[in-house]
Amino acid sequence: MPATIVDIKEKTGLSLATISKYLNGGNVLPENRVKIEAAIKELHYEVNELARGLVTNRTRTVGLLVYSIESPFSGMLLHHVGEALRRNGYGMLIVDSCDDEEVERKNVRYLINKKVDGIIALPVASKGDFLSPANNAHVPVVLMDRSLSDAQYDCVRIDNRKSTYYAMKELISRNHKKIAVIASEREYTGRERFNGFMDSMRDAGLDVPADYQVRGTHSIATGYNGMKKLLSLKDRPTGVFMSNYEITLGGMLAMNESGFRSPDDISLLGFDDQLFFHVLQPQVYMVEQPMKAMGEKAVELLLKRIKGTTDEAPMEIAMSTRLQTGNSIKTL
Amino acid sequence: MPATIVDIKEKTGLSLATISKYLNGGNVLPENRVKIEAAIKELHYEVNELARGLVTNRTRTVGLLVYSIESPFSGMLLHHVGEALRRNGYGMLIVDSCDDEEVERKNVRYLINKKVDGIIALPVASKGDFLSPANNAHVPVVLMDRSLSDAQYDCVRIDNRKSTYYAMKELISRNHKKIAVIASEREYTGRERFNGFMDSMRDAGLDVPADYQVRGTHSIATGYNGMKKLLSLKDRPTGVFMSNYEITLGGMLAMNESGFRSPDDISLLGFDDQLFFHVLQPQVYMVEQPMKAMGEKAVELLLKRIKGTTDEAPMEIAMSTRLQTGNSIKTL
DNA sequence: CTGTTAGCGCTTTCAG
DNA sequence: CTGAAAGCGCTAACAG
Repeated sequence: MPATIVDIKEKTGLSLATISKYLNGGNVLPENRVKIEAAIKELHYEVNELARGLVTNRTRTVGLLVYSIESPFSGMLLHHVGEALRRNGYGMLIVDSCDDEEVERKNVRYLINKKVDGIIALPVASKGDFLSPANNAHVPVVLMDRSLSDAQYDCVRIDNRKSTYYAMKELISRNHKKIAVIASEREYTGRERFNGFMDSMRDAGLDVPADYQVRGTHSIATGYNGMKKLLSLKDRPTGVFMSNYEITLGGMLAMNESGFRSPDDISLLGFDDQLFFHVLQPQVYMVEQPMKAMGEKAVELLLKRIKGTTDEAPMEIAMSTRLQTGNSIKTL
Repeated sequence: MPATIVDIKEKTGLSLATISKYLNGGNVLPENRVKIEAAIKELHYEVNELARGLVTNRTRTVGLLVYSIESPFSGMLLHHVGEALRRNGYGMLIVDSCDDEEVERKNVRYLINKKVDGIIALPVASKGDFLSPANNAHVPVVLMDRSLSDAQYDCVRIDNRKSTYYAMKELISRNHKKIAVIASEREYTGRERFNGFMDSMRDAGLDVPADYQVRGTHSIATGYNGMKKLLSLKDRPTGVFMSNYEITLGGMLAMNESGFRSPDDISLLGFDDQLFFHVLQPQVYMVEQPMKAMGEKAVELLLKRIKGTTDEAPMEIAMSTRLQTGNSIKTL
């Protein structure tokens, strides 16, 4: 059995209150402080956060609900979120939804039952009802990367539609007319980026035939199959926009296998810059998200809600992106 | 305030014991079951795992101590570990050590204070003293990927030395004589792979001059700088072994920048296959680890320790790897 | 600054 | 099968 505060009490002859006070950074007579510290060391005492949390009703732990921990994109975000939380004295409880809405539902309950002080969510689902246990328990939620169509939470993300719109200018201004898109239609970001794509084409007066619009899930498979399909069209596009990391990866895979080369045969524009892509030849033009800033902002917003230092209405913060240039786009 | 078991008691007129029994899957009269379920739904009752853990002394939560959550390698491992735990009714509390031993120390205490039932560790440090809080608290630990030089824990990993040795045959049998290595020397895996490399060279009667031995940290920078250095040597190696994912990535980056091509100018052998590498031209020969099997095995071992269904001495399980073939090696 | 006491929400004897 | 009561380890009044 691990040592408890009672063991310290017996060892030092002090009262529980004094020891508790010491543990929480209160003022204690120097001689008592010494006694307590000696006892702690000797008994290998460690605070029981379960007991502490039970009485204080705070755990100083934030739940991170992430759609897939396998995704390098979420790994980066988690890293920055974790650092920001740590600086503020908070830990994070990460749960992996494995891209599965059912798992996600369970994970929310799990976090609530664990009494996290708040939740940062990168959701799988597009509708917010899975978060109702958090609402019932009055646990604040901040969304990241993906917004929800029917719910009001703080949300930190990029401006997907606009970012895509501007990035598309790179293709359009270089005289590409036949441009295809491979996008996820399951989550918010995919749909927004698709919309941004369509906006840019419409404003450029360009048509997008149905078989240039490949829609699927947020997955390597979607990118791979989509690109295969596009390359096999009689009337091949001269440019392709790929709407996220996994799809870009899958698209590149298919390109490599097919023997087509970029930018000679086809020009490419991707999303979610990761160092990995810098290894590729050609270097793909990439829309790059401000990961660190997003992580820090999400933490800032959540901590404000937790501490109740704000009663503002939930806000959507749309950060802007940077276009990482490459050599995957040919001027026609 | 969230509803408690006492609210359920008042709503149903039943006693705490009965409700608790229901919550834990015990037998309750059908009519009482109905009453309880109705009350739970109405009050949005959720179990307080803090209180439960305090009395049962079990949290059904396993701590995951990971050297860097940013690393795609750890992301994959976490995914498989998480699935295996979930199948067994356990959750996971992931903490990111950010490749920093001090953070790692704190993280161990954090996990202990949170009363995890066990820990799966992908450590930063090479020595095991940072785990002493776990020992003091009698919390079982299983290591993954990286072993510790001075401690006795179950460990699930690949046979780094042997895997490297065998993979190196691909270069050696194709008549490469001048082979360089870029390896991490900070952690266990890097050192073992370095040793395997040296073994293979020695057994082949090949010399490895000092400037062919690049050692550094487990990082992209090490791979990048290492490759740059190797490519600038007057007497360039014909083959290079890169000892992990990050180093391989960095090495490829430097290759691309330099204008040298593989396999024409230099043959490459890497470590830690990830889908990403399949996008590259050339496809690099890669040592591939059995991620899923490792994750499952680690969970199996840990749960045995937690449940006390074994009193065997700690064991090291070294799994074998597969060489993913590519076209990055030229026959001389 | 220190001590006493009540109680956080739950499980678990032990009776009935 | 159900109920009453004790107690897990800690904090938070409050009194001294």
